[in-house]
Amino acid sequence: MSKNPLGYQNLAATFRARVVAGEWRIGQAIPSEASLAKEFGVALGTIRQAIAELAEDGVLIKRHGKSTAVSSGLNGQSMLRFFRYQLEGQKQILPQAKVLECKQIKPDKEILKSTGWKSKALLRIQRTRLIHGQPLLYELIYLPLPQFKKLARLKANEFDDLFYPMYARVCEIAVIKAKDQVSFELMKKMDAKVLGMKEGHPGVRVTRIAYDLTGEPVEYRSSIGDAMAFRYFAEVH
Amino acid sequence: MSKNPLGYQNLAATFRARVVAGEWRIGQAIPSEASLAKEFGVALGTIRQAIAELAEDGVLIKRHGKSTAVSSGLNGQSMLRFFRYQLEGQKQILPQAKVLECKQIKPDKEILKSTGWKSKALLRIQRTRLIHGQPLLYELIYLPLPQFKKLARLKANEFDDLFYPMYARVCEIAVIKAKDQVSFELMKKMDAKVLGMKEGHPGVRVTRIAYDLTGEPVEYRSSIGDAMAFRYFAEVH
DNA sequence: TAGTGGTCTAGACCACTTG
DNA sequence: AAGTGGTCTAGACCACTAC
Repeated sequence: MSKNPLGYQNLAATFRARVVAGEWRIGQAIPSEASLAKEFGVALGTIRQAIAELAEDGVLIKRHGKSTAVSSGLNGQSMLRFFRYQLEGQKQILPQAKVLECKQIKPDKEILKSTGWKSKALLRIQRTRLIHGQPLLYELIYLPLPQFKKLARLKANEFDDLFYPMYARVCEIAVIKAKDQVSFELMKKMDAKVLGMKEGHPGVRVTRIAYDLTGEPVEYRSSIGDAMAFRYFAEVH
Repeated sequence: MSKNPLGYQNLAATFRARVVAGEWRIGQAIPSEASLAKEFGVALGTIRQAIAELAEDGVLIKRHGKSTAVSSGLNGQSMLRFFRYQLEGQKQILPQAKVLECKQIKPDKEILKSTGWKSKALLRIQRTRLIHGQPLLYELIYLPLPQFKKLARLKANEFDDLFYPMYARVCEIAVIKAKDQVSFELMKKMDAKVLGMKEGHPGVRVTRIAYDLTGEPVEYRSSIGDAMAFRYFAEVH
């Protein structure tokens, strides 16, 4: 009945491993605290402490009265909220997305370096993000293969507007954390063309690396938009 | 012996109130968990849960083997880390600061609105942040009076390089959280002059509101620097 | 060695969600 | 009503820091 690892931190590691192994599937309930306490031969409080740690991390979601579940990841429109346009109207404006291209490419050295991926091939998705039909962001999204191979089959119009929930649904990969890097640059011809601006217009680039439940980087994203319309909010602790 | 509020959340609120009231001073140890349990007539675990909540918030700092203390606040060079220059050398470069002016001013409507301050007067400090003697950031820092009146007496060369620890030391105000807003603009004549650049050069502005232990805004800061040298890092959860 | 916080137990009862 | 997580108790023992 009882397993090796004692201590709530070891238990947390064990639980994390179950998530990684797919033994506990994303979006689904894990066993009750009482049954886990029995399984591992420890007190309820110890199980609760282990679960609390993973909940803090965003790996597990606790739901009072129901069950504790494995997170399906972020789902907010986490990129476009940084543009001023977003705030104007009273109503929630639904941002759209339009995939321009999705193709398999050879791995880019710079990307491999910053993500640590070992992939022999990447999927590169080019898309724009629009509000009221006007393109505001031009994005290049890189995904490692073979993890995301199911997306390679999709036609341009078959992609969801929100990618992270789509990753969860189609590829069983939950993005729960991301690191953004904001910098400024002058738009290149291609950027300007897609966004309907002049070459050399001030642009803001957000380079994002997104992480899954296991802490592994699973997406590299580079987005550019009009610097004049940009606003980024962040909290410092 | 026992006080009204039961439940760890009420206890946490009570403890927070003690910090606000100055009954528990910043940087100093609070009573041991055991003695608090006795004082409030609850179990140790309940006290621990209350303390954990405040520790999570950054209000209290737990120190295994020693005591739990009230936080003295952030102390990192939280603004200049966003510039590329910072990263070049192997050694830690010590950024400097130079106060240009410190004067009492009438409250600015925009600032009162975004902070909710009721102050009849503000302290405005103008300063630059430099590395290797070169000014990289031009900052305007607004502080509410009378809370910060002790700073009004200081001469320009008497200010510390790091303001947050100085607030804690001189005014007993601990900054534990801040919200930044990053945006892009073209430098005005004054900005450019201070930074040794041409008017109209691309600039990045970081507007920050900093909060103390009680969650009240205690500082409004507006910083501008060279957009081309700027990099902002943030984590998304 | 004394005092602090950290971990753990084995219960009890409460609050929320669902059938 | 049954099952889940949330709160609380009254202990025990461990691990770290200081003197």
